[in-house]
Amino acid sequence: MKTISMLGYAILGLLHQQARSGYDLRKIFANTPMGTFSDSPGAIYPALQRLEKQGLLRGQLHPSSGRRRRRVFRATASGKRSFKTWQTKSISADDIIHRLDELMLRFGFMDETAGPAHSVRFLRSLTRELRRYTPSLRQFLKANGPQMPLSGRLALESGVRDYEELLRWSRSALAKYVTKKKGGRRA
Amino acid sequence: MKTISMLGYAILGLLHQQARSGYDLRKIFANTPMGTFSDSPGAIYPALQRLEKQGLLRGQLHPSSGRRRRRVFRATASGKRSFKTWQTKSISADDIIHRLDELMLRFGFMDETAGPAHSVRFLRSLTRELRRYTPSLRQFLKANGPQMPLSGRLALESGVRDYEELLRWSRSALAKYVTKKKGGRRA
DNA sequence: CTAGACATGTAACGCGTTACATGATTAT
DNA sequence: ATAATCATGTAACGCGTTACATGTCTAG
Repeated sequence: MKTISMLGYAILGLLHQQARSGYDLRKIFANTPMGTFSDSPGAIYPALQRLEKQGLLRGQLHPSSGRRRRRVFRATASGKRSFKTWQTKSISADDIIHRLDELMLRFGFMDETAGPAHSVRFLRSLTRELRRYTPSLRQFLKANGPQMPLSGRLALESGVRDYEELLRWSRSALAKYVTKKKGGRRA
Repeated sequence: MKTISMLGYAILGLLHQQARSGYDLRKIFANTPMGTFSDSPGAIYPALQRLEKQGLLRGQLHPSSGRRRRRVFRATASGKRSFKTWQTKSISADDIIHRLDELMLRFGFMDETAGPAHSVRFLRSLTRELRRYTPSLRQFLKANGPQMPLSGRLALESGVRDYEELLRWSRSALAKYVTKKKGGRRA
């Protein structure tokens, strides 16, 4: 199993939901909050080729309507497996510091591709790691802030707040799964 | 004037403060909240070479103590100019969506390298752009959330909260500059 | 004397960016 | 007609990742 880029996983996740063309993917990356990923043809078409070469997805020409050739891709069983493996692997301290985006991508598709039980496990683990890390950041700010220029201190404060807000989010998200499970209510 | 990577600007900002070696920079990226940047020698030494070739910084061998050779770099006048130009350019809608990290890096050094007046201008501009963008994201969530699976909706909610929290931060940061200016107090 | 911090570098590789190229279909 | 949208691709380039290479100085 080779390495897969973030863009590759984003594509795999979207194709897990339903079959789409390269152009469909580009539109999603261009027009929705998934827009952190590149919508450029120079990124997505080569990514599709790589994934296809690895057997993680398959594309077939869609001759529907008088349109120009249009290749529609869908994830293979192997692709779905790779995706789930990546998605459900344990959360490291380093993920919290350097790969928050990746964690969110993993979580975003989790109900659909791994099931709510995994989502709950993920959120519990995320909460635990954030409770460990966030105070150390706040601590760094308290220790070093006073000697820093205002803009530097504020920039750091922004980073700390991000993590604190994420922790609040993580707890509230977990609560939604739990109440749903216990009470059997819909959101 | 060639393009400079984010790592390049981070280095330029740090060398603006004081002269440092490649190893000093690596330690900063490894041990502080500036750790979003790579501390790997394969990233930082080539970056230093590029910046030096562009005349943005100069390194000199520091023979102090019996130590091994140690090259200490400082930003040139040209390097400081490039940095300030990048730092003080206007904030685009695209910056808000795709380059928040870059905006924070620009702001973090601003008091030192451009002056508090620029910091205030920056925060006003940032607040304005965030007030424009954030509601549209919240709107997207309201419109599309109901049809999304819970984990997807929550992941999106996390993104929206990030922006809302950033907006609150931006306003409170601005307030700190303004009260400081009016009251004439030191931090 | 040897492990670990100090200190600087190089080379292969992967992938995203930018720019270019091509062509069909639909709306004005 | 012609601009816009649909639709897919390629090639050069830059830079970060990973891994390797080398050597010094200090502490146990």
